[in-house]
Amino acid sequence: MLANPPGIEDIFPDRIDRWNFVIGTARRAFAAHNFREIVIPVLEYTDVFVRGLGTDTDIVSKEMFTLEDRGGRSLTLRPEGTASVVRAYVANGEYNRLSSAKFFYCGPMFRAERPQKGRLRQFNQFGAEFFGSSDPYYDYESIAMMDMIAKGVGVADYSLLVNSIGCPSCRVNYVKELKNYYQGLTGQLCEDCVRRLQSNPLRLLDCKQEGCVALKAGAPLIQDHLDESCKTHHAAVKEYLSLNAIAFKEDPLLVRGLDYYTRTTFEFVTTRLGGQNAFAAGGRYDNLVEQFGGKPTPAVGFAAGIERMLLLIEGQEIGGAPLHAYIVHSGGGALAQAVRLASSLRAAGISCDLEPGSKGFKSQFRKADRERASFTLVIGEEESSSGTCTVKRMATGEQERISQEKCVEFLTETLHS
RNA sequence: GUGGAUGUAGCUCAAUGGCAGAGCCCUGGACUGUGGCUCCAGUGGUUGCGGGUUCGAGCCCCGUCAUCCACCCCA
Repeated sequence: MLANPPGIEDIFPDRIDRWNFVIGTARRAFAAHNFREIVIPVLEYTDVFVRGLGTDTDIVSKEMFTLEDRGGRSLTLRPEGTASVVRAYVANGEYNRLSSAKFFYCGPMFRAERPQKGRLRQFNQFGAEFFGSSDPYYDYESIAMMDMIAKGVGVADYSLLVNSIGCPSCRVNYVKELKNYYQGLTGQLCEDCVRRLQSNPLRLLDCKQEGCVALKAGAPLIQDHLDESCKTHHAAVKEYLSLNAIAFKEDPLLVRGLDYYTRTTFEFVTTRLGGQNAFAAGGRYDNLVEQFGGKPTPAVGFAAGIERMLLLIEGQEIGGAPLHAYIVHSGGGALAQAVRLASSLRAAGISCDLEPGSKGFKSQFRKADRERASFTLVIGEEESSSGTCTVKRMATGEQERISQEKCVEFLTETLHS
């Protein structure tokens, strides 16, 4: 038997109802905020991610699926969506000349990590990106949209963490302070953090090693090193959240894994995903568009892990697309009539199913029950000779005989009432 | 990438180194044309894969693959 590669999974119908519920909820939230869909490529030149995310990030340094095309150019399966959206936005004059633009996307991402619960090599994300303003309102809007989606699908016990990591100029000062603080303490740091101190000091605050965690308590905080405009911006974002009853926790240690973030960063976290605690995250990235060769354009966005959200709503009852009718027949001429009836029901938008094989009524009814059909239509010998069918409402068990011609009309009315 | 645990029927799991089983599911019957409940019967297995030890391996050993957990990282 052929297997699928590790961390790459099939999604069967029993999960699809839930899946569509999550995406449907997201789409409604996006539409409510006037975000429109963009479909970006799954495969990009490797440089899109190297330049976009930064060479020091784990994603770029060790988690990308990279291959060469026939011309020897390096291609990479997208590990995230933002870099692609930015690249597309910069390339498309139709959109980047607008004063602002709102996009959302949805699809598979690829990272060559060791698979685990809530961590796949091919996983799906939806996300939104806003281009064109540094107004804190838009930071709020991104967060509010994701919050609406989390509440809409019924994720329980999550918290929203918010921080500001400032703009590059305030970060320069802060990083200097941070380095000063840690410089004298290298003996107490883990191996990774000693390296981070040189390559990406902000990540020191993300370390979970016991020794390093203890040192964080005395570390200087970015909040104390924000310049006036970043401070004002951050306060305004929090103000918007509070005014709109979106609960959040300020987390001064929240730094994101990608280099492109400026000012606002946020994460939606839960304790129910084991080692993986975030199911959605995002932030502002005011310099990325310029970095991709576009004109300076502030931007903010987020992405959410669909499989992780699915895990979080596992026990929840989701009403799947119901089967309207199941046709039970006695074979022969009755089957012919059943097929004809099915055809006209389907044409009228009524979903129905039947089995062509000659099975007992009992087993056909069992099937109807298992498929959760709302109605069962019986065409047996009596019905077929009189051109009628018996309509049984499965929930109550009551049934009545009507003519086959009236069937479509009858079901259309009953299903809509 | 590092460390640990686990792989037996479609699912959840049993089985001192000695006949591979149960419950659920599925199929059929009791009920010649009516689902869910009950009872009865039946189908279903290269014990993840490959080697080794042994008279004999699901069980012990080695390898491999996969899954899970933790680390790491992240959605």
